[in-house]
Amino acid sequence: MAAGRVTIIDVARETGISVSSVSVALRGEPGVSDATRSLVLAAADRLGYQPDRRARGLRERRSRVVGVTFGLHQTFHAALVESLYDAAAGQGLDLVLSATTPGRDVAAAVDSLRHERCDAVLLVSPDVDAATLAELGSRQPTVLVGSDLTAPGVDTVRADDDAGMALLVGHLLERGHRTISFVDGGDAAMGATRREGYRRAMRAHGLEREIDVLPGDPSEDAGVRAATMLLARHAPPSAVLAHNDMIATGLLLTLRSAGVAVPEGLAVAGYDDTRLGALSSIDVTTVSQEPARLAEEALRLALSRAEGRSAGEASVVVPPRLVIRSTT
Amino acid sequence: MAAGRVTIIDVARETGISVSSVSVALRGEPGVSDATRSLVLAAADRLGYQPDRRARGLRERRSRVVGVTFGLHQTFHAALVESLYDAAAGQGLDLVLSATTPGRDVAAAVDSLRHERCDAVLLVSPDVDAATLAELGSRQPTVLVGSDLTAPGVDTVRADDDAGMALLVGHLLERGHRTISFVDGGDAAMGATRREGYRRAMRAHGLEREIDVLPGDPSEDAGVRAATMLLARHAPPSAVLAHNDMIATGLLLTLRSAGVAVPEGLAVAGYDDTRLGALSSIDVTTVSQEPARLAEEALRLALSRAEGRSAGEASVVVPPRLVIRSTT
DNA sequence: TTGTAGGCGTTATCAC
DNA sequence: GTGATAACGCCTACAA
Repeated sequence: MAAGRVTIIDVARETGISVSSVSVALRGEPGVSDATRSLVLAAADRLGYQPDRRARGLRERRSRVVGVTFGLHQTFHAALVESLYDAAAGQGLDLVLSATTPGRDVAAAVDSLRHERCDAVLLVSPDVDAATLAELGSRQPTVLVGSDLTAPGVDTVRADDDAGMALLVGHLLERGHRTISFVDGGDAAMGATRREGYRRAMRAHGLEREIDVLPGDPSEDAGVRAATMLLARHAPPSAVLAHNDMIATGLLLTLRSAGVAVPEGLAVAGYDDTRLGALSSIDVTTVSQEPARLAEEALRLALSRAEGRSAGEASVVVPPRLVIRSTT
Repeated sequence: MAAGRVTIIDVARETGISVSSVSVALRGEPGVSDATRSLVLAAADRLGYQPDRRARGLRERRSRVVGVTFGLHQTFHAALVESLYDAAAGQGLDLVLSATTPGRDVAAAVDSLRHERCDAVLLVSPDVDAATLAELGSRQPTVLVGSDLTAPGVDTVRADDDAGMALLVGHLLERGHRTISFVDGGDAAMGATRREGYRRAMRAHGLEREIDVLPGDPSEDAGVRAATMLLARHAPPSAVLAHNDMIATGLLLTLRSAGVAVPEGLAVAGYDDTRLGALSSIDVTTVSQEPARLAEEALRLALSRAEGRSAGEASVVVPPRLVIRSTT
């Protein structure tokens, strides 16, 4: 009960050993006898001692904590955060999360992290303009994940979405589709890149005249709206690509409840390879951004920038992977 | 660029005013002349000064930060966290998030928060046993949200799921249903309560013999499996309640693709009133736990416990709200 | 191997 | 109204 107020001094008093020796013993550093160390460790455990990260960070001038902003309702962000936890554990780092919501923008999320004095901040596909990004990135080591924005001093890690769209278009062509529409992600992160990737891939196959971009945003509702539009057409396409899996899910649900067979009547593909799309009742063809890889690279860049080992801006681009499922 | 390393000392030097006066001026406390204050504020802004929360917390022995653990892939948790942000902003608090994932359990998430020395920790529908909860709750002020577990010194805020199930059963009875099955949530938070709430409501209407609990867990796939079982029956029920909206979604998708009309052939209802269930292509009848209300109560309890104004365990139960949509 | 003396950035106390 | 000073909990010298 009284724990959380246990300090290193309590451990020292309990063992009769000096504070500095306790500190050394606790951190597993050499410079203390085995007997002393086990004594200290036992006492710390008994007392429920947890080092105060604030005090440690204050003194060490670094916290080994990386802040992460992400969209609370974005399934891909969740996947990336999960990978970040895995990668962080492997590098002895801890993560602190700050979410963006419809009522809390990236700047607010980053501000909260700034107060916390993280060593670095990771922005997962943030919904910001270039000017804001530059402003945010100027205040602390910052790495952008899953976005192709750039700002001075801000590193970027992202998947090659241009290649990803080419994979999808190629796959659909192999399946015999030629009329392939695209549901847009609006001004979401990577929105323009995926849209242009789709256009480029279509042109590369001589399908310039079939290019068809439906308006949207990164939400299931956008998929629902797009499906409704398609159903109202007298000459719908034979396949639809979506900016992400959430949109694809909205598409699928609406199409199926309208009695359209997928993929026979209309093929559908998403993007991001999220849990949502992998559900057996969705099971949508998609492209993986390889979040584990993105997470690892992002933390690596964040650390080297935090330690001042970076100059200019690094940009890591990870190759995507096609995930074929039942909707194509 | 160099910001984030701007300290109160820099502001003092810049203005030629003492550190203590700068501190007072910055916090808007009385005890400093208006001229001094505006001088300080201007300099702080110019330098991009942000107080270091670690140092402040160290000194003040409280951080005005509340830690929150939540399931990264649970849609209801996301809704609750969003409400928590709103409520926290209203109370001058900041939130620090620590997620649980398949590879990171509640204990790990709480540990991370403990290092951070939050004033209190909120556990959103944690997946823990009573012993672990008691252990976690003994270390710092802890409030449980959306769970009916109990532990010494741990406050609880939750919706009245027993009443919620009664609302749903009552609603279905009004619609003329008598054979109402229930798809279980397994050992998820509130799993037992909802199952028993269903049973109790059925018994209250003399429908004890119609009680029918299908096994499940809080996932869409559980809904898919349950629907498959129902479809194989020669005497299926006329309505199905699900432990949550995700299960209900799995049910709906499977039923519809099997050609069952909803609600005519089979009525379906979920629980939690999540974004997923609100989609126009799902549009499932459900029960809201009133997350805004839960969030407010949770923070209130967290604060009073952090300030030592609590004794024993508080338990706040919020009345649920029926949300009728097209599936019933 | 162990103990002592700063100092990290802040705020509270107490002089002036 | 203003400014020195100590203390929060910890770690890194440096001294014993």
